[in-house]
This record gives sequence, structure tokens and C-alpha cells, in this order.
Amino acid sequence: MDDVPWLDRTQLRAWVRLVAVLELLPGVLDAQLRRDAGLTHFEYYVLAILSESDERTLRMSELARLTNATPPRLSHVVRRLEDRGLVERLPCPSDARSTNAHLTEAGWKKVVEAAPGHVRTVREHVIDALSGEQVDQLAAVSEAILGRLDPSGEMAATYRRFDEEPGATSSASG
Amino acid sequence: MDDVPWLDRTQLRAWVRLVAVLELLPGVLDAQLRRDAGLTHFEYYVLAILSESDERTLRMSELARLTNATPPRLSHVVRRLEDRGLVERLPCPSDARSTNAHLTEAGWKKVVEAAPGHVRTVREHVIDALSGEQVDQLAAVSEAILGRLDPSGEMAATYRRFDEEPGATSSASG
DNA sequence: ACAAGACGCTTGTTTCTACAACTATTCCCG
DNA sequence: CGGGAATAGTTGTAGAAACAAGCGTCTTGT
Repeated sequence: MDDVPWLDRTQLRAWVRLVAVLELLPGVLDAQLRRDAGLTHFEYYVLAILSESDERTLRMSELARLTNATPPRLSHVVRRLEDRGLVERLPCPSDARSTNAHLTEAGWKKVVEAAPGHVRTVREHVIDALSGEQVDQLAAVSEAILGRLDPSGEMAATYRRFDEEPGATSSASG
Repeated sequence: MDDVPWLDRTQLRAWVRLVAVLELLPGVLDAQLRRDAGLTHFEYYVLAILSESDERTLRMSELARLTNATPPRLSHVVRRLEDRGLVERLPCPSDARSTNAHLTEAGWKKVVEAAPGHVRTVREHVIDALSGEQVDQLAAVSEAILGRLDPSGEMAATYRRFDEEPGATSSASG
């Protein structure tokens, strides 16, 4: 640990605030979704990603990459979602090692039903607290940080999915 | 859920990026601290807050407020830290209901030893990815969000602790 | 064609967190 | 004072995550 340059006052101010956001925001998202839809934020995230995917289906490994979950974690989460009928697991036809996770009709309905409350929470606690300029700054700052957190772009398909222009028939996002 | 205004493309861009940061950054912080110091980020956070407190001591309820922990969570965490000799719990002289958490000498050494590696990680993954201007923007954006996440200012003493001017003899922060 | 290794996912174990229930002390108010 | 409510903290239990190990499948090299 040779000689790390300390953080100056300005950097420290930014960092301690970010840490506080990191500590508070996940709890707020979890609480709202858990209360109104019986889902953790991560579960909602999984369902939302599936809902936007081709055929509402993804291979487990791809889903793990996109959600930054380890294979065991995703396996457990998907099993629980399957128990609730929101997702089903099908053997992958092209590779018998692989499993496809598919959003069921009930899962789709669950996402559609949960989305408005979630968006409202996001607005109330984040977006509506910022000016339009600050929203852009937040995007740029996050993008820069993600360049370090995710250098190989594992999750990039997740957080860049709204960058293109016109947008096809999009669905429940967040 | 009456009629929630959806997020426009710009807002969505910012939000999905922030979610990705929320998903990735805690894991990075935990992994480094766990590997190099045998501490979770939350445990480090608790020790760091104590290290900056008067007498390196805080009442459990105050510590819970500052770290945004529920009382049971803090109780368990402090018990584990006490088992490792990093913290000790003393009855509060002025209120027999209350317990004081005090950072031991070993706990102090642990924080001092862990801080440089932690700061390095914070630099590598966040601060050094940003321009000076962006660091200020991050502070302002986070401050605005915290206004919604923490309206009653429970954690404010934590994330505003470096706002004053000259700064007394500060200690291991992060 | 077959063995060695890589890959994809699951299962099991331990650790941590949330929620609820409980004990003990203090405060409030008649 | 004395009794009810509020406060401070702990414990117990169930649910979710991290880590390690395991099993079946594919790929590669010879």
C-alpha cells in the first residue's frame, strides 16, 4: 500500500455523499417494491431485463452477466421466481449445458403491474430532485465510473440499452 | 398508482447508469476490504465513524442513525466486532437503557491499517475517473438526492462531516 | 475416438440482514 | 408516588447472498 494520495476536501465531500446514497437508496427501492409487488429490487431487475429481451428469454449466463449476479445467486433467485410462476426454465436446444430463463405471462403481468410504482419512487427520490442539467451530469458521471467498475463492459448492454435513437417497442424499464 | 409520468430518454439514461453503479460499486468495495482487511464495507464504515467520534465512542442509537442501520442489524454487527476485539460495549453512565460502543486500540489500528487500501480503491474506481468539475457535480447531485432520501437529516452528520472550513485533527475517513 | 480440460449451472454451507417479539429502563401525568 | 407509554437495546428466526464444491455437457488435441 505504498503512499496513496489522500482525498482532498472536495473529493471527500463527493465521496461521503455517494456512500450515503449507496447506503440509503437500495433500501428505499427494496422497501417500495417489496411492499407493493412482493419483489426485491434485484428480482424486479431480473424480470425487467427479461421483459425487454428477445422472446422474453435469456440464457442464464447472459442474464447473470447483464445483472452482475454470480451464477449461484442467479440460480437461487430464478428458482424462487420459478416457484412463484413468474419465470420458467427450459433446456437450451443448442447447448444442453445451458438453461434458458423465460418470462411467463404471469411474470410479464407482474412487471407491468409493478413498473408504475417503481417509476414513481425513482422520480420522487432521484429524478425529480435534480435539474435537467443535473440529470445529464449524473448520466455522464455514472458512465465515467462504470468505465472503471465494468471495464470489459459486461453490464454495458444493460445500462446502454436506451442510447439509440428512435427506440422500438420498449417495455417496462428501470 | 394513478398516472405516473414515465421517464424520458435522458432520464432513463441517467437512471439505468445509476442503477448499474448501485449494483457494482458495493461489491467492489466489499471485495477489497474483505480481502485486505477482513471487513465488510459496512463494518469498516462503523469503525470509521467511531474513529472520528469524541472519545471514539458513540451510543448505539446514535451509531445506528449515522450508519442508517436498523437497531438489530447494528447490534449484531457490533457484537461480531466485539468478538474480534475491535469494539467494546460499555453501559452508558447517564442512561442505563443505553449502551456505548467504543473503538478499542486494536480497532483503531485496524482502521488505520485498512484506510489506505480503501482510499486507493475509491480513487481507482470513482474519483480518478472524474474531472474536478465532475467531482463537484457528483457532490451536488448526491446532496440533492439525499435531500429526498434522508429528509429529516438522520445521516446528515455523516455526509456533511467535512463541510466546515479548517478541519481539526481528522482521522481515517471513507 | 477418447481423454483432459473448460464451460454452464446447480446444490450445500455459512454468513449476514430484516422482521418480530421480548426485557429493562426512563418519562409522563394524574 | 404509581401505572401506562415510550425509549434503548438484545435475541430468535426466517429469508437472501457469498463462497466452495459438485455434476453433466461440450470442446480440443492427438
